Amino acid sequence: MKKEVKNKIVEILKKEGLLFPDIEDKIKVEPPKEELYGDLATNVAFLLTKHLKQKPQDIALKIKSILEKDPMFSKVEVLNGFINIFLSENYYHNIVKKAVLEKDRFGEVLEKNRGKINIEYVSANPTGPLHLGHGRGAVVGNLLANMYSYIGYKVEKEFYINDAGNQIKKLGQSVYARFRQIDQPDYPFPEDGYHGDYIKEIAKELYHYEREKILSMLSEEEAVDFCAQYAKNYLLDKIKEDLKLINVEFDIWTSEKHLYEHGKVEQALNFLKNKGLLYEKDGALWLKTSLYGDEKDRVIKKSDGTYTYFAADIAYHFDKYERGYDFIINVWGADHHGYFPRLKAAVMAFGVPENWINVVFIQLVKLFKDGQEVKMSKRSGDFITLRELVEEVGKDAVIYFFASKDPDTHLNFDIDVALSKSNENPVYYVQYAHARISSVFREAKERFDFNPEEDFDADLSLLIQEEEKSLMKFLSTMQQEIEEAAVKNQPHKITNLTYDLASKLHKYYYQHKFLIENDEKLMRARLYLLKAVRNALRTLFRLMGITPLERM
RNA sequence: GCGCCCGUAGCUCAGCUGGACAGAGCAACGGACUUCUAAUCCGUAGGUCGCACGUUCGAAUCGUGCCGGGCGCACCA
Repeated sequence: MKKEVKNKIVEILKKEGLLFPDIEDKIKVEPPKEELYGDLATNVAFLLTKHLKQKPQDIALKIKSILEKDPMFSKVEVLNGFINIFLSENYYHNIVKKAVLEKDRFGEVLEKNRGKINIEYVSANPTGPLHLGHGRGAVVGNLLANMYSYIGYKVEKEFYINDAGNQIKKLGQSVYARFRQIDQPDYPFPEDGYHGDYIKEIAKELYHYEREKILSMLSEEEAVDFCAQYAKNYLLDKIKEDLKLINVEFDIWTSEKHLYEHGKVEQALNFLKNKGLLYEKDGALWLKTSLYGDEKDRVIKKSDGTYTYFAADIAYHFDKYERGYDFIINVWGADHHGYFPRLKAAVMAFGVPENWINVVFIQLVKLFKDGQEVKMSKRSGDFITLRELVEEVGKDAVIYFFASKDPDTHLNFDIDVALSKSNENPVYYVQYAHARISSVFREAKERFDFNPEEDFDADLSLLIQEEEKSLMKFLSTMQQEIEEAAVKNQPHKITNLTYDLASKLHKYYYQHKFLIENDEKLMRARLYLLKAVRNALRTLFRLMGITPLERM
């Protein structure tokens, strides 16, 4: 819609000989802040002031006189130099019909042929349950994936399992120690081991099912390794369960260990070696990342002969590179931002353009309780898990809360507010909008023997109230808004949109009646609009993974 | 020291590829249920958009410099 109007304006300028080369990209056609200014507004007149040496107002008036002849517009006004455009009724009616037809996929591009992309998120180490920070990453990543899918990409959702490093070893040692402590309480626990109670539970399970096997093992090393693998699988299952709690599922699980076992690391390094990008120094192997914008070269193989984590990550991204994505997005904790330049450099060494790899950084979640910040530490086992939170406040509230802030800003999570289950939580506000519509539909069926859930026609020209126009206007811009939010990696805009739509619905609801005794035509028209609005809400809910409520 | 993020109403945050009076929720105060669910709606009050220069017809938005908070600067993962 915006594009359509912009093109018309560009055409006019061309015809009038006013299309100066520097302004075409600067022409904005946007819905204005205030609805009374119209459906769309443009700033062209300001851009021309310099070239024409005339006041914006005068230029705007000239363009207005041409624009208002177009049947797509019902009215064109000039105010303070802005050109305000009002779209014709017919345009809006078609949008409402579209929303009714497309159900909970209103505006979605159904042919996913815009490209193939990969979004990797969460990727928590399988050494403990998911905590709040992971929850935020999970919600943001999932929402992004759904948004890109909505606008026509084929999206693969991926979880990278860090199961080859020291943490896994430490995990094994911790579990093994707890295992031994069952018979021998003074068995030493590793100093930097994982202290959470879940370690004891895993040990108990092992004691119950695998006691003989472990005790008969020849070396402690073997036993620790066995415990590590067992614990890893146990915790990965838990992680999957936890993610399911907030409607997050992955298409691909990639194991770091498998990358090594399948020679992926060698393969990737060979590729770089053949390009002449590796060299030896001080007994270690280095990659020339500084050629691609990193501040210095990085070690890939340590002087003791083992690979760095970076090497595995290169192999991992080489694998993604070979899978042929148009671009990839990694959702990372902000504490990793210093790591991005070197990974980007390595990836560019494969030969992809700079914008092939994108990272969305998630700032840390700070937890507050009783007005005090709660320090969370995985090592001490002292933290609130995602599961605990979901059980307390509900899935939808957790999703909505994590999705509602710009990922790249710090998030203060006040447990007391979240646990209060009160209307302080905005998710109730949007849910209520949906439930209200469903409630009206139930009443319509009961009192008027008219079921809006089934297909029906309506005369939309009867929708002339302010609130109705406001809703129709929202519907006409929703798709474009989602498109822009996706492309800019701004998932929190979805919650803003949802809130906005709910607010318009609540105002409408308060101001007007839908079940009208003696005017069936009007009733049908309003119910029809409600149905369109409900579909739009469902579409937004679906992106977030929130379940629409039929009643509250 | 260098790099990234943040600093907007008492609190939590939107707005930031420059544009029409700086917005919302919560908290405060005052109204609206014989009406399809008042988990709602309407109104009042509350702001030198961290500070200072600069660019511009126009700056919360862009640039530079400060101040304050967080994070990161490994042959760790």
